[in-house]
Amino acid sequence: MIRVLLAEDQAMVRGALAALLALEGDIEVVAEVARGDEVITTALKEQPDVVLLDIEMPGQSGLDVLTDLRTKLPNARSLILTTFGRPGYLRRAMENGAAGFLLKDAPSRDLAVAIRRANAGERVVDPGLAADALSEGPSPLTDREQEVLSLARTIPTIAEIADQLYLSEGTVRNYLSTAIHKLGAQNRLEATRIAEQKGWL
Amino acid sequence: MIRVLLAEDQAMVRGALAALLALEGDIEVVAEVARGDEVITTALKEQPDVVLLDIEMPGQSGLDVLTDLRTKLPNARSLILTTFGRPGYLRRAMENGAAGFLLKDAPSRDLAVAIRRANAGERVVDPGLAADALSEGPSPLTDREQEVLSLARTIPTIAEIADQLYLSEGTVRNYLSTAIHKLGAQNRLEATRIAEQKGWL
DNA sequence: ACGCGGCTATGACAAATGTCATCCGGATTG
DNA sequence: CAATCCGGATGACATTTGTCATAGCCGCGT
Repeated sequence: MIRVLLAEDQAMVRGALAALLALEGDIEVVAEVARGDEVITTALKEQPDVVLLDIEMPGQSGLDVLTDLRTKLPNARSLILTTFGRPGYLRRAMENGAAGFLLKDAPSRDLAVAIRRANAGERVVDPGLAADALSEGPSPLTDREQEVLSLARTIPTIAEIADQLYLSEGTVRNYLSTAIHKLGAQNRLEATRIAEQKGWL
Repeated sequence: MIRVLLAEDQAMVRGALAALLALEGDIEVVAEVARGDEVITTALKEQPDVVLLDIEMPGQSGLDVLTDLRTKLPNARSLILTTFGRPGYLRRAMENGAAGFLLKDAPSRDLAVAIRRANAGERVVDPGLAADALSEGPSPLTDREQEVLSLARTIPTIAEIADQLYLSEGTVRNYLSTAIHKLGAQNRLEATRIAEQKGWL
């Protein structure tokens, strides 16, 4: 039996995935968690063979969980299961030691297949996605640019962003300006959209 | 047997939900579709008792499907199943004749319960959500304001929005200005966020 | 030691955005 | 019929945003 830990925040989806995996004779869901920051403790207790991770979760992102998982449970294989096939997500997942990267758009029968392959030590990645991720290259933004742009998604004015980061308004404007330029956008709205869509935020 | 039509765009989730419902002895998933605009034709063919509808789908929104469903399959009950508990969504769902409104955050065993109750002619709504929807009131935006604001989510500049709607730039600026004012926002970025979060777009 | 890139800041300027007053025409409603 | 509201438009104005040049400081690599 392949022991699986299921980390997904939406209860309905989590339960449905568990039902799906229960149909497989060789797979057993040994635990379910709804938050990223509950994965490690539960995994230490249950010692799963494969950890199935959503990316967007409260507490901690699935991508961040990966790094902890690698050091604290080096024997477990991790499989990312996400809505968004953003190149940056895939890149970070692979850099952080994921065994595979699966889209929620993929046929549901692929899930069990991916789990078996991950468990067998193979890597499971959609070839088209991988090509995208490689052709995109890594994020061109510096840490500060990324940070400012990320805040710009939710904070409406430059003044407030500057306030929150303890920077001058002019500095924030400069970072946004360079980010806009690097991303080929016309303004910060478009810049945030582009960066978000590529998984750079 | 309660005959269910499943409309959900993410294949993995769709398959998982089908597996979940297959566990119930009295429920049968007679068809699955991935797009909003495929619901009606499939429903006419399969004559389901209950239609389970995601909101965000390609082709047509689940909320829009509701109206067609009511006229073309008046006997079928519709159940909305969505990620977002936005008051505006719930309001529109109910106004368009949905039998129920379910969140993907709800426990997975609620799904079968909701389907049975919808099939029995009951209405299924989370009480907390309903209270929110009622206290919010309907959208304060006029059709045009809503339209302009909606475009402002994806089109970066006022010039392009005006272009697309065959309006003058000044007019678009005015609509955005009134929308910003009505929503208590500081600029259009915040305005789109507020309106989106309430389900008014 | 030198250069480079990143972080921070300032100032000046141009362009875009948001506000306001005002106008017109049509539809609805009291 | 008058009042009101919505869609549409213009012009003027203040504010915000985006661009650019410039500069200091720090750390890193050669």
